[in-house]
Amino acid sequence: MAKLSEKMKALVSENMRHVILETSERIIIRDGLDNLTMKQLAEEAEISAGSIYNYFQNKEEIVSGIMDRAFERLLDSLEAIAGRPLPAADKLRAMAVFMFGDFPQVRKLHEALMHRLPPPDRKNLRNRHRRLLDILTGTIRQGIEAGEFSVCEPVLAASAFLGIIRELQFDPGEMFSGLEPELLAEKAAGIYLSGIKCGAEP
Amino acid sequence: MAKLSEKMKALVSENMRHVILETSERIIIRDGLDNLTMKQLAEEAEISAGSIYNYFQNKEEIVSGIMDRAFERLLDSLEAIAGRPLPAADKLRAMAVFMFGDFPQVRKLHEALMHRLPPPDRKNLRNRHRRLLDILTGTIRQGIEAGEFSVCEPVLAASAFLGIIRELQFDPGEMFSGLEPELLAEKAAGIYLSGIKCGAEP
Amino acid sequence: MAKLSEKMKALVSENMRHVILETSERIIIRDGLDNLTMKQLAEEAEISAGSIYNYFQNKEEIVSGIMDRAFERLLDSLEAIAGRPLPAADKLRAMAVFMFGDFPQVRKLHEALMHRLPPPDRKNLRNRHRRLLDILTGTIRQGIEAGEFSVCEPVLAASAFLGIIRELQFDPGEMFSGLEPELLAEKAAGIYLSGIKCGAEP
Amino acid sequence: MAKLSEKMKALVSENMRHVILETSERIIIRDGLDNLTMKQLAEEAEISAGSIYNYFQNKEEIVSGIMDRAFERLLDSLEAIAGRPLPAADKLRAMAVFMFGDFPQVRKLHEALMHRLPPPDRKNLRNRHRRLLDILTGTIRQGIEAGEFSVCEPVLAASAFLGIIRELQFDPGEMFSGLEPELLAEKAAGIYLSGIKCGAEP
DNA sequence: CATGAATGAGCGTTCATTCAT
DNA sequence: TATGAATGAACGCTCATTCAT
Repeated sequence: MAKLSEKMKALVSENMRHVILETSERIIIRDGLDNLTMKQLAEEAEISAGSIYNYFQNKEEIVSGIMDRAFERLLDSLEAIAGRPLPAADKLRAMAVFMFGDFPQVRKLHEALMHRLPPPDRKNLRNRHRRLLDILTGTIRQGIEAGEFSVCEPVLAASAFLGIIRELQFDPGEMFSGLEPELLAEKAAGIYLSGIKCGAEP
Repeated sequence: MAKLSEKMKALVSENMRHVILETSERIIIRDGLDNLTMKQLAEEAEISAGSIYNYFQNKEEIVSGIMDRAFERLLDSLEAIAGRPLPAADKLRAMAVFMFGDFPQVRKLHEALMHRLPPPDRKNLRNRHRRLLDILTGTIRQGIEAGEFSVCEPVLAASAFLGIIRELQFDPGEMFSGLEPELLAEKAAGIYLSGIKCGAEP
Repeated sequence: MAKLSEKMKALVSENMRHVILETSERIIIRDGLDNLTMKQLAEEAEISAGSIYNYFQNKEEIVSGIMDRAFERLLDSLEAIAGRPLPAADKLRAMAVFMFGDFPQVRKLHEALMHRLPPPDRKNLRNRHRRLLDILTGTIRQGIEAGEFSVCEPVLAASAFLGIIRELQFDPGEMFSGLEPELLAEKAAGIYLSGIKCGAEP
Repeated sequence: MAKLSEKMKALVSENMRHVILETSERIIIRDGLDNLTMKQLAEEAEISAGSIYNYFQNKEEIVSGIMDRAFERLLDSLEAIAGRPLPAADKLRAMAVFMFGDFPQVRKLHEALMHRLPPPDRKNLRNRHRRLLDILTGTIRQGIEAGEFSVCEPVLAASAFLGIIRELQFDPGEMFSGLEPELLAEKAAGIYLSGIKCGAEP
């Protein structure tokens, strides 16, 4: 009986954390990190300001929590793609499609958070980013070993891939907002894989 | 006489704006945007806090001003490169080298500011970004017309180029901090131009 | 049957009050009054925060309760000494020794609480203090009647005695922290009894 | 001109510090340290809460400032008395009279603050207390050398003197509130100097 | 124009107390 | 009774902006 009650409480508690994180994420995406205040958060989450501190030590922990969730989702999905029995180029295409299509708000999150983390989070960011690069690097290495890709520096190539995706997602010039995500991803992958030079790698 | 005096005043005023912007930029690069306070700015610019408001409406206008200047410098330099009598690929390489080497602190500025602009600045950002893309797009078009580049979509290609540069500059995984800027630029341009696929563009 | 059950309940209840007071006292002595929070208290007393309110109206009542207990202990001990068949001077010496030696943490308690009582407690403090003075005054009167002490104003003399003890216990200059409590008590009593003037009471 | 203006500003600024300290002191004496809030202080000093921080780094600095002022006043006055060409016993009597008569609110201040200082202030307190003891100890030594006082331990004797004064000032039993300060001081000095024992120091 | 003290809304956070379970 | 999450007023403090001088 006690067990059941404890489980209930744990469930409720986990749900509260979830609600708080969801609400915070929504506010950040809508108004930017600077406009995420504990008061605003409490209001939108329909709890009191003090209650938040039953579930998170402080504001920073909430922001970190959001980053964690978003990254985990991203890494999980990419890892799943990396595990498929496909040629490396197809994996990269799939990853591009995924990043474009499934993460419209993660993009906004990254926009808002990526460049403004307090020092303790920076280290986390670096490590998570390395895990992301690892997945891409692995796929690129697979392509090289299979003779599919030219012998390049995989880490740098992985970063370049990421950069292309990010830039087209962020799209500060608002040039591509009309395009289908899938199409955009295809084109990005095309440029990345073939380069733009005529008769490259003859 | 009055005219001359007015010109003097305008000159002095412009100089004050310059000093304020320079100082703000230094603070942002050194301490981050969150640590740019009007008091700190006044102190380092050796004027009073109140005086700043004679030259700028508010803090936001200062931050916008910094973005403006940084962008203008960037665009001027890239336009100069674009105007040289060189093959398009060499121009892109030169642009990459320039962005990596000459703008280490502009990178910090972008990091700090790019993703945190209040709505009115967003529009400015879009327009400026489009001008940046225009320069790159023009160079890429030149390459296509010269038969140097394959027939691709130039705007998308320009964005991809930018994305690669930005990602390697930001380098959140801290993978490339040991490399020479020129070398990194060369490698980035190489990947961009040739792609990574074996036997691309057969 | 019901009576017995009620007694049980009263016993349990009294025990709970005891535990709460003990725990509060430990926290105050260890961390100071400002660090006695209901949460901390609940945790260390191994009950829930809400339960405390079944035994005490509010935090203030707890603090008062601690004062009460500490005072009662002090008064009981002093009364026991006062009841011994000894010369008055020896009683005072014994009281000094007792206060120095046996109540090191009561001293901390007094430090933390004595001067910070809310108005309702002030009255309690006054009455308790008078009881304390009564014991001392009685002993001093005994000394006077026995021809042991000079004819002085006993209440004032009792207060002076208390003041000497308190000052040496509190020792804000940290001048006596190395001395044995017994020795310090002896010296304090010596000064108190004989004064410092040469050839006093000619 | 500039000099004059600067002096004016320094004067105004010093006056503001004074007003803030006075007001804080009044609140502490009236309501206790716990009820000294920045808001309350601002209200009673008739300035805004933010303005306070133009004159003090933080609340702690204000409390320290109050302690400093009170102690300096006390030490200055006692030093002046110690410098008079009087027998030691008369100096001590004068000091007692001074402490009783001239510092009714310093007493309340000490009550409120003495036992609750944050660690950085504790050290200050210790040092100031030692200076206080130094003055008393010097006077007692003078008495010993002059053959006026018996050969006792001067530091301990000084502490005892202080303790008697403090206890009678604090007067938690409210036994002496009707007495004239001068009379009380006289009696306290009498007990201190002669002790209470019959035929002491024959 | 220059100054810098004054302002006061707003911040993140704490904690005694309440109350549905 | 026991629980512990929920509450919300209050805290110390910051800082963009204003304005009398």
